[in-house]
Amino acid sequence: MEEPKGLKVIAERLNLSESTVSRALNDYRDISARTKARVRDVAEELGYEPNTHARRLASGKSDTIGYVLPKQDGQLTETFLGELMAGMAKTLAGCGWDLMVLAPQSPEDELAIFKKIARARHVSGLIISRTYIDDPRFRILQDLKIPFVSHGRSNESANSAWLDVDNELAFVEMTSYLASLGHRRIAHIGGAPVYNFARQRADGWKRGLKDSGLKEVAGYAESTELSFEGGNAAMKRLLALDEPPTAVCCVSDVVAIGAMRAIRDAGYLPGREISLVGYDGLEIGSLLDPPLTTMSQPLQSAGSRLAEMLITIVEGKSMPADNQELFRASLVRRGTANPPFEGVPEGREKHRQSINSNVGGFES
Amino acid sequence: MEEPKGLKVIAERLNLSESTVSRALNDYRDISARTKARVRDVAEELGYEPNTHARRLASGKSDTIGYVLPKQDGQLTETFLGELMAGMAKTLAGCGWDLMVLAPQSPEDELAIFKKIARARHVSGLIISRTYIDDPRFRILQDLKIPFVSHGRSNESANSAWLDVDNELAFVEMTSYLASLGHRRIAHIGGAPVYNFARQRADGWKRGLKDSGLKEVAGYAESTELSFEGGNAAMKRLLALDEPPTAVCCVSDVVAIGAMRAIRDAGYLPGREISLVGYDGLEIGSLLDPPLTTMSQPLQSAGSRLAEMLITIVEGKSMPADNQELFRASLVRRGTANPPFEGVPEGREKHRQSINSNVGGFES
DNA sequence: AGTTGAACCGAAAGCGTTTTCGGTTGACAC
DNA sequence: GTGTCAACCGAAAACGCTTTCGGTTCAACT
Repeated sequence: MEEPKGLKVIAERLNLSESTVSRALNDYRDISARTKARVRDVAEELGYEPNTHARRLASGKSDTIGYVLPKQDGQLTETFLGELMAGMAKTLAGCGWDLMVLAPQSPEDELAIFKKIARARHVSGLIISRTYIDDPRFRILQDLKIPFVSHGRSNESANSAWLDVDNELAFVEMTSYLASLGHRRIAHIGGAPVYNFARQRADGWKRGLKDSGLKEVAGYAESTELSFEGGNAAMKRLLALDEPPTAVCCVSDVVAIGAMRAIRDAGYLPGREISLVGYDGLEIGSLLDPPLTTMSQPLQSAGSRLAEMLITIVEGKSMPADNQELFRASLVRRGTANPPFEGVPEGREKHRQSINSNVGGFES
Repeated sequence: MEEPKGLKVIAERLNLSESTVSRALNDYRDISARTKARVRDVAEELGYEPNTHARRLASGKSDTIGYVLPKQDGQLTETFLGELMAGMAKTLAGCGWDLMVLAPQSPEDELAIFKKIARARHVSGLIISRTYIDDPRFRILQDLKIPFVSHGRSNESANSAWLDVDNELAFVEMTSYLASLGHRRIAHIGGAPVYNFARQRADGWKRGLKDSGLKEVAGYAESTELSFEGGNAAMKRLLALDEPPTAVCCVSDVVAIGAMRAIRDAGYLPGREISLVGYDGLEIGSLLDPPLTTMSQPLQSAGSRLAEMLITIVEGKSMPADNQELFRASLVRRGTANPPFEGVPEGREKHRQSINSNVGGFES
């Protein structure tokens, strides 16, 4: 009943030493092929599974990386977590590594966790996300000599490893797309400038304007919090301008949805009098009326790649600074980005019908 | 520079033995308070952090629990993952435990993972979610003697630990609420009957009908896949009945949103001619027109509680069957559940205006 | 004065691997 | 035959902690 596990049993059974068995299992090259095969067979038969703790203690490696959950500052986080983590866990498992989740309750708590990891070393690398423009974590982790890769860049990320979406390019494309539709007055509703991605997206919008030979109109660069209400308020301000924009690049889908509401409240129809494009590729955006045009990014593969990068760094096979990668977002054309509205201002029913015939919103 | 860590240093510094230091740190009661204090001080000063692997190897405990990611079968999963995991990680961290993420790629893969855990024992307990009515995992985990608790019940969960939302009660309440508004013809759009929660919700709807003295009309029990299209198709079928319902209980918000669309496509207005209530409490539902009435459940606390339960079970302080808890969902009143439509069928513009004045949808 | 028994602490045996360092073969050349 | 070099394998020392089992000490009872 109480079958004693371990290398020992399998060694005794084959009249070999434990060390030989260990090396056979780990494919050392000073073990004959025949012995390896015999060992493997018995191991298989016995259902042997090495003791993780013993192995890690002896080898000094932990084969574990940690993912730091972004501080729960809203509903936004939830969207990408699942896919990102699935991507990470998948590739990690492929290498026999484990994925551990860290959920700091506060910045101080986060620091404490980092310090603990630096000393206990039971986690050999970290993946962080939601980076700020000035993100103290980069320096902290470097000082503590904890290998890490960030999902998103920062001012501090010049010589650390990161994987990011080319937010700037995405917004250049977004802006150019709107320009190519004929828009000349293109505004931007951005996020709080502490987030690095918010800055990048704003930069992309500016560059997109320039590329299309457009100039940045005063008051067209809005900034707001990443929420429905934020988008709503920002759009209201844009609408109150002497010459409101005919198109708006929004920093996120949620913000865009808030903006849509403001547009409607003002008596216009999103995608008609005022076009807009969101960012995130939320599924739910396709259910709106009209469905929200947006840009989406790959998440599973990002998680997967993040894990790969971190592993090579932890194993010393590459330097952090050599692991910097840009992913690309892609435009999802739905219903809220159309050529500028040419017609005379009509009754709203007319708009609705013509819009609906091409995008199929909730209205019938 | 190369300061040797470990109990050793701190023992030498105090002229104590390693074992004494260890016991002092672990608060054994055969160590004097004075010694404990001295040890703790030095430990603090040296920034001592015990080696996790060594500790776990020696003690035979792993202080780690695993969370099995639900198979990525859609967008639904993403919503609750963040909060649930944050809740788990938080309480686990409070006890010094770790949270590991498992992402099985297939049922076979999942089984392999279970088997590995059963042998290697580097994870001492599991949390699973998304349970099926007939869920083989319950028996497998019991056979493998892996402690676990499930987020959601099953036919097999009679003597295992679980935490679930009282889906049935939620739908009883939902149905009664609609009945109290005056509805007599209340239908249900349910989910695929493999999911346990789908069955519970359907049962709740039936009981709610009975409680309100209503009878189940033939054809009112729809079942569909958990998606926008599913809800849309099911609602279409309901609308095609000789006597369509005036209110519908939907198994999820996403399904409800699909149903809303079908209602509109048929020339009616959700919340007016046909009321409906969703389930999940999705934020995004509040942005619809009219905003979706729904039921929401606590997720952070569920994660937290799941972790607590599992810990007591792993530590042998309680039996699995003694850890069965029901959480309660709460109604979120928004715009899609109103008294039955009394007026003569009018032009849709009229409806819209009257509805909008009370719920404030996208329309202006 | 002898006995008892808390109260404290140390020695040492693990825990199950990995890994270094030799040691034993046999083949092959000289 | 002696020497040499691979090719294989075993002994044993870590790895850093926990935990059992005694062993002192000293106050408090007989």
